[in-house]
Amino acid sequence: MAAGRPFSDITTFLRNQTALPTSQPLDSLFLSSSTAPFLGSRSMMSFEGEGGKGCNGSFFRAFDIDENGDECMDEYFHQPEKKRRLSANQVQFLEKSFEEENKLEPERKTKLAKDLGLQPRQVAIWFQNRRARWRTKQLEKDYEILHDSFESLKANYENLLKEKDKLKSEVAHLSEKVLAREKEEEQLKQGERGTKGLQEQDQEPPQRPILDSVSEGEGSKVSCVVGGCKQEDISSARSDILDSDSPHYTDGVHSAVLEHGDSSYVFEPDQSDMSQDEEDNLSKSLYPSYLFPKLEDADYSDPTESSCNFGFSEEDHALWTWEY
DNA sequence: TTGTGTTTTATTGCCTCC
DNA sequence: GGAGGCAATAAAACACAA
Repeated sequence: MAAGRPFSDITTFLRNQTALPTSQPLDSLFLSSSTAPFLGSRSMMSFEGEGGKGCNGSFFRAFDIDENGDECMDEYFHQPEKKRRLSANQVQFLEKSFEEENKLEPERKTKLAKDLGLQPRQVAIWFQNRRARWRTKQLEKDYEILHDSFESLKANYENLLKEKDKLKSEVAHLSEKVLAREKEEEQLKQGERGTKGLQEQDQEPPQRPILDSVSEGEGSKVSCVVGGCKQEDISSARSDILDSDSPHYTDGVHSAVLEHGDSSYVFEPDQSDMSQDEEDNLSKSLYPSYLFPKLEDADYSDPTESSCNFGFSEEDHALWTWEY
């Protein structure tokens, strides 16, 4: 290390001057210097390098202890080597200086040492240790900030989870309602058909498609785009529906009237020419997207929901996609 | 008084920069 | 290669409870 080693030439000089044995620490010479402004009762543990230029004020003032007589000298010489803490004033002064700038340029170091009656190396060490303490504190602060941020994000996340669950149950509730309504309508229509069937048993069965009756019921002609094909375009084939081999629409019950804003959508698809995919697309095109979330939007955290059915059973989902 | 934990001062070895 | 910074560490000083 470049920093001076303890007990350089000046110490040898002192030992010679004071007849101090080599085993006796030199700092004992500098205890209780009443004349040093910041020296207090405990400064300077050792003399070190700085090229033997450690002749600051305190050095010579401390050396004045010789004036106190042999008694005192004896006391000093027989004190064991001890670390000396800086006085409160010295620490205060250094703290102030540290606040201004936590790096220590050589000039400032020399000046501080001179002002405080310390070795420049002591000042340097004090700054080094002070920087280490500052870094530790800084780490603690950073940790606090990160921890608070984490807690906040966690709370936010938990709120979102709650909201998600709430919305989920809402969707389930609404879908149940829709299904119940569907069943109700189905039963109603079946009842009507039963009555009509009895009445018209002797008469020629009507070839009138259900779609017409529904449309008339709405009191207007419905122009509806289904799968890119206008309702009028497919109406020519609708008379076949009742005779179709399709197991889904033979009774006409599943013709649906869907309210969507101001528009009434009447849909009675002829799916006989459609592939399964097309059927799926058709089904989905008639429903709000939230009922058919994209696969990548699905939450797979719950394995029971891996089919992305938003709480509907597989059967329910199949029913929906096929019935409409 | 003593044991123990914390703080402060100082050392050591390594690294980077000029 | 010297100067200075830093992390790790030692050890003295200090605080405090039992």
